[in-house]
Amino acid sequence: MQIVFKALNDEVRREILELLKSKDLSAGEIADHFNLGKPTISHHLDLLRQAELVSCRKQGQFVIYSIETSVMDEVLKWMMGFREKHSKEQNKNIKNQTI
Amino acid sequence: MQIVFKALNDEVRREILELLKSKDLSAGEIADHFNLGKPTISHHLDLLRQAELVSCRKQGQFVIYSIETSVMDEVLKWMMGFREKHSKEQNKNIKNQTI
DNA sequence: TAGATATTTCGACAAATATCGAATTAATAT
DNA sequence: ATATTAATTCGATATTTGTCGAAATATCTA
Repeated sequence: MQIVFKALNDEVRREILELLKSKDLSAGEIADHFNLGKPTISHHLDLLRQAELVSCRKQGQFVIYSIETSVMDEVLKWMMGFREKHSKEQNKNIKNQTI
Repeated sequence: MQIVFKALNDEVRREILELLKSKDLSAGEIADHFNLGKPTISHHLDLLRQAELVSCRKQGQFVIYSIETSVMDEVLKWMMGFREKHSKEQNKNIKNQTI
């Protein structure tokens, strides 16, 4: 859990996840979306991979990254746990919705 | 969003939220659950308050903290956004559940 | 008013983090 | 083979973060 929140605690990494939501991308393609050095992006990708928020496969000289959503489900479950006990007048929007 | 993830990116702060899930607590009561100085806990509570994950009210000499769940809903929504496009064989557990 | 209790603010410091450029590894192409 | 392209690893650095003890603030009580 710690490692997931750590991975999510950075605007660049969250934006990388948004990019990968649409389609898989190579490390270089991801780097092109930011004004940051490639080593920096590589490091961010490493953290995302450690958290298992992304996976990667080698395709020739490229490394293709994909988003992985199962870990997010864990976080979702954890967060939903807070909306059980203490819900008074809140949860009007999400409760009783099917996701 | 940044400030919320920042607040959640700490085991102590997440544990504080767990404590407050059951019932409202004073700053001192919260501090008693940890092997940390009161200034440290006060600082953690400040970050949680900045993220609006908790609120507090003064009751005499005490400061009582409550959990606030509406911000979590925002994060929940953000996270659920990732489970739309890219869902292949994943989301077996949560999808089609009512929360 | 004086003293006790609850909490926060302040100043300092060690550890963690994001970033960079240079060097390295791996694959492709000429 | 050699040069080129893609990506990572390495070493360094500035910033952020968690922690502490001491001091300050606020409230209660005798």
